[in-house]
Amino acid sequence: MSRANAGTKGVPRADRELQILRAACEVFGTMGFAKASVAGIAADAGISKPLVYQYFGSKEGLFLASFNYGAETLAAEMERVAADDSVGVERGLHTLDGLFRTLEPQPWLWRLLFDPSAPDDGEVAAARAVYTDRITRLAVEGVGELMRLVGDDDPLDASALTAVWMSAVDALITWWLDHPGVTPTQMTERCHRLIIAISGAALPAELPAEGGVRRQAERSSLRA
Amino acid sequence: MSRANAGTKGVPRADRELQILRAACEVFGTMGFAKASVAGIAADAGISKPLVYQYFGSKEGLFLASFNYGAETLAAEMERVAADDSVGVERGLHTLDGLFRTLEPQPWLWRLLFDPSAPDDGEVAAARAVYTDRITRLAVEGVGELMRLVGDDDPLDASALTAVWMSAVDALITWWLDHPGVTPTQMTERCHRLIIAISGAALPAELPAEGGVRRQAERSSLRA
DNA sequence: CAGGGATATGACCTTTGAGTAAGTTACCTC
DNA sequence: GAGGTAACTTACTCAAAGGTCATATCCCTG
Repeated sequence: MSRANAGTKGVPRADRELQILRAACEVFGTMGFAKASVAGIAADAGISKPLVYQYFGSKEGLFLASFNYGAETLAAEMERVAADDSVGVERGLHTLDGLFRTLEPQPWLWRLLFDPSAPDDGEVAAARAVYTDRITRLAVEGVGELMRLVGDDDPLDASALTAVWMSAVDALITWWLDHPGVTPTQMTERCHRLIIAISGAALPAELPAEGGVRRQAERSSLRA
Repeated sequence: MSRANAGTKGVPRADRELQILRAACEVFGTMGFAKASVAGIAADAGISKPLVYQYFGSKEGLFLASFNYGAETLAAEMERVAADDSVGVERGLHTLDGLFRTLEPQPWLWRLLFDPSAPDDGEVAAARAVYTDRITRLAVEGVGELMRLVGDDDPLDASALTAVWMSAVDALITWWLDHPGVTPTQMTERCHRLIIAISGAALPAELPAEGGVRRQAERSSLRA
């Protein structure tokens, strides 16, 4: 009588796993690994905590499964776009377009990929390394093409621009998440306009000197 | 005899506060609010945990003080640059230059500003709102000038580009943190080249159609 | 229809880290 | 030099969340 609701409900393991995984993706992607609680995910999935542990072993194991699902979905989409023959900025826009469309039904997958609160060791770190490599490779390739186009062959420049590009993608997706109702098509068009705006803004060939005299950062009030 | 090392060491409160604050800024900025432990910060500062609580009240209070210090330092620098008369891309580069120089001695201050694991309510949230407003205002202003320069007057475009710009700043600083030995001056020059590269890459006036047929995201393996 | 295995749970154990109580030492003032 | 106050510590409490245990129900097979 103490374990009142115990006993099987006849749902096969594969179904439950999917059910748990869906809830986990949303919670981990929305709140991040650290703030998410296994009990909360179990509640969202409509089952109890021990079942999660029985099927996924640990919080880390559950996150790993969620991460793998999300990362695979997104990496596959990016590779699909990369296989096309567009180059430079156009390739970048196609990638964004593909991501917007892939993320539309489950936008939180994106956050899963770059969760700073996820454990940085063990299997999770290994999986992240695999997918980061896979995605960074694509970005490096695209940026490399662009740099070749304009005659800049400094490898550190390419590395930095890759970082900027990936971060810009992140920012655009985040902005999109914050503006519900904007369709993927509208977002892609917006990105197109933004690129044109940046390209169009004139820039002096030589940068005027700056940063000579420097104040010491003022000793601001320490307390609130 | 039980409290062997107790008793004052004659260090005045203001000195200790500064000492604790320095350690806190580095730890919070490096590991983030959630992963940081008060005991760890106390150890780094060379004192014991209760003294931290006596002077700062709570972990949140300590973070708030750290945040205010870092945010004030950086906001002041950005406002200083904004007061100059450069516009568009040039203004952006000057802002980056100022940030690189300000962050050189204490790079972790940057991470403090955008810590996703920081509490999102209470005084910390209020302080973040204040500084986010202050900094975003500058970015919006700069982006607005640029958009006017190129004739794009869609306010949502400006909003999105602001997000991209702030994220690009973040990416460049992060990249810089990952490449020790690169001087602020070298970084500013690199940013200059990157802008030129992006501007220089040709772009078709009309975007080729993309995103028609869509595969369903494949049902990838659920487990690791 | 006996029993083994898969599905399921309430109650528990354990660890971690925020926060506190209470005592100790030094200095400063009268 | 008595006593008040500021500086400082050890040793604790407590809550939250990860993880486990013992048990309950169902279904399938011989």
